[in-house]
Amino acid sequence: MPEMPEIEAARRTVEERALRRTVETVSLRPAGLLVDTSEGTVRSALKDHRLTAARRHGKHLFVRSGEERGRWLRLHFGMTGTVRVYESDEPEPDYTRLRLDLAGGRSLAWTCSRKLGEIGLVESPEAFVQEKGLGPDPTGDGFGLQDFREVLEGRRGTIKGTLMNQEILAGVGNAYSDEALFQAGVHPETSVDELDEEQVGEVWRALTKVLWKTVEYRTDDEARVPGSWLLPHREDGADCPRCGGTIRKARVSGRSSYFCDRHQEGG
DNA sequence: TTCCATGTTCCGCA
DNA sequence: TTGCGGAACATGGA
Repeated sequence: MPEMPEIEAARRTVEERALRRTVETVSLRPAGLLVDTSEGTVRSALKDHRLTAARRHGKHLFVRSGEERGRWLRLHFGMTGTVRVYESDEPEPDYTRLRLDLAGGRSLAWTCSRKLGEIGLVESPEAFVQEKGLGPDPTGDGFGLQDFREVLEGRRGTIKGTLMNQEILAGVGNAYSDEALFQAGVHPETSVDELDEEQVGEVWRALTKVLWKTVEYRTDDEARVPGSWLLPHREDGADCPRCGGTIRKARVSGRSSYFCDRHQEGG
């Protein structure tokens, strides 16, 4: 379920359990997942180096190997990516594409069952973000309501599609854009230029709340969100846990979207 | 068997 | 220029 909260959880796992350890073995089964690099390059960039930093921008996780430039491992989770850190005597997780055995008897595995993820090696997270044209991360330092307003300025597409567009905002995907709009009471098909000031504020507050709360609620890899959220009720015809309306499913900006037919106005 | 999937990209069209 | 729909990618699960 990889959107910002899942990638952030993975980043924290790496930070807390794998950093400052030296990579002893690199096991790579990339099969088409490598982007702009080769198996040998990734292997030599990681082997015998210490993992020294874990960063995130949007849905991309960056892990620095050693202190040199050009040594950031980049992982994109696609639809099914996960990170697991486990004791090396435990079995390797299914669908592991990259496994780092660390000094001290711990292993870090990146898994990806449906191979839509990416493994890369980049100069720096900043350089990658710029080159790729990714938008700002709404949970990044210093990004606030005013920045959010500016990012939406002049846009005419649906609010849902806009929130999910990684070149506009990085990190929001299908599930959490639905959740934020549900909590803000805004219909996903509402055109951005039809949102008034108040609604933009509502969307912003709901979005940041949803993203950070989900990170907070997460224990291991199991998201536990309140029953008052949309997430546990994403089913056509379900009762809205907020107002007694009905949850509807529709295609918005190319994705299955769920929303309440009563309290989400507009569209 | 068929459909669907929390992601991204590319193409054609408005 | 912006944005949308649809197809494609790979593969597991309902």
